[in-house]
Amino acid sequence: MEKSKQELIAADLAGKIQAKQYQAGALLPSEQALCDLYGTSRGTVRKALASLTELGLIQKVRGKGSVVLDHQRFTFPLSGLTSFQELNVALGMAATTTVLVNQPATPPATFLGKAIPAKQAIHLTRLRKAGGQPVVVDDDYLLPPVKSVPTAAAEQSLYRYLEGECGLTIAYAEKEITVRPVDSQVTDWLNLAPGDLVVVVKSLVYLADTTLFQLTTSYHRPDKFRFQDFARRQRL
Amino acid sequence: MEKSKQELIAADLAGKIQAKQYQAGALLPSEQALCDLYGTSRGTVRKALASLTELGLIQKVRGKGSVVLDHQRFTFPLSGLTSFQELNVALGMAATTTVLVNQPATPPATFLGKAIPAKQAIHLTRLRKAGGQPVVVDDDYLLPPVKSVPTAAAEQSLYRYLEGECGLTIAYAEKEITVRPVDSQVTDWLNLAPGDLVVVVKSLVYLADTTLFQLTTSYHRPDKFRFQDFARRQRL
DNA sequence: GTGTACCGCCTGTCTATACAAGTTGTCAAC
DNA sequence: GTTGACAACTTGTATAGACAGGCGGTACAC
Repeated sequence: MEKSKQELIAADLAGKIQAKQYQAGALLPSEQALCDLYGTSRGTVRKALASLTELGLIQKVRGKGSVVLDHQRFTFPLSGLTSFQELNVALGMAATTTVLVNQPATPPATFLGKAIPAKQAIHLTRLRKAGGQPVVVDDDYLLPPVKSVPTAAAEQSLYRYLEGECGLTIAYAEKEITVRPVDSQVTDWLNLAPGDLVVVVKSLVYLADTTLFQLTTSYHRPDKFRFQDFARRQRL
Repeated sequence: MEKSKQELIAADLAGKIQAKQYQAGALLPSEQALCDLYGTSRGTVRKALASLTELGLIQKVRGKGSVVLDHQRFTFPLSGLTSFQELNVALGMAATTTVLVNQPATPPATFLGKAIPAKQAIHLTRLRKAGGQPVVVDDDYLLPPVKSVPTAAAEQSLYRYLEGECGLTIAYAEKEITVRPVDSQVTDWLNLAPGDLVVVVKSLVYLADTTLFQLTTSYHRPDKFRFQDFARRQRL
């Protein structure tokens, strides 16, 4: 629970923006005013504002202040590493998860062009439905230190289990989105015909100590797929 | 040209990582060592490292140091707001751009669920080919302060023209990726059949002062589409 | 040999201060 | 009225110092 001041300030401001306490298009209080408000130094306030900037909640304009952006976060933040179940909670969707496979297996030798260590892994396949319709098939390999996953946890929130019970810190991921003809097995699950296209999202997920930890291949029905992103211009 | 020290340090380190001078998996010099090396304070070095962390070039591990990640940036960084032409240069692809439309027009009233001001805009449609094959159709509306775009600039790098000649500072964008049946007009350009699916990327691009400035709809041939992303876990 | 306590090195957080640089409004000069 | 200089705001950059907390090796005690 012990969060840093910068995180507390960032969370508080983010909450107030979400609650429209600070309106889109308006300015946040100045950095000096926030220092007085929270009783901290300017450096700390600035770090909080920097994380809001990165999230796309505000835009800082030199000489003016921090403009609150009108950013709908209530869509599919595939960027940002949010799990399917966390999305359901956030969006209030009526979604269900069925575990199709949950057993030890060896992961593929290569994935997204990287060599994968041939350690024993947990193979997890899950079918996601929304409004009764199949929408996504998730195919995961979980590497050590994960030893096994209770099916109940896989049906609820896998990430909450891993971060909460197992004490893992998930840090970052590389993702790739492509569109391909559907694979025979996935055809049935997603209720598609052979030759139809599916959206394939592959990701490599890493822990805070840079350990590779999860390989995921997600098959989405193209008519149900939607990816939203917020991006800042890179100047390096 | 006057760049800040943090930017210079970040650029220098990024270059050395790209040039394998710092190997993937190895540690960067410690913050203190970098302070000595660049003759700056620790705060400055830390800001440079923070931007590398955000880009996915390094991962900081407390008590150890900054681990260099093995991150291939030489793919389609749709996240990150890089233009088609910048990509060509970076990847050395043999690509051409043909301007199909370049004339004043009024933009659509709504786009990505947002109301668009009914100002006069420049309507730009461009066909992108790679290896002789049509790959992407870009459909842009450029809002004021842009008044007109030389066709030559649209065929080269639109962003270089806007940021260089016009002095605009492009800051951030909201994007959406979906898959839809192809529109009749786009069918011909991309060499597809009616009823085929295309990947549609819509984006709203904003300047540093939060002015909306560009609406883009990109139609990609599904077999040529690939989107790569680096994402960090959000904890707010 | 086997712990265990410690120490040195590393990053994370926070503070305080100074100056540069952009924006906006005011007020005086013309 | 228009212009221009200025002052009072804002954020951006850089500095230096202090302490907390995680990691890893060493050396000591048993």
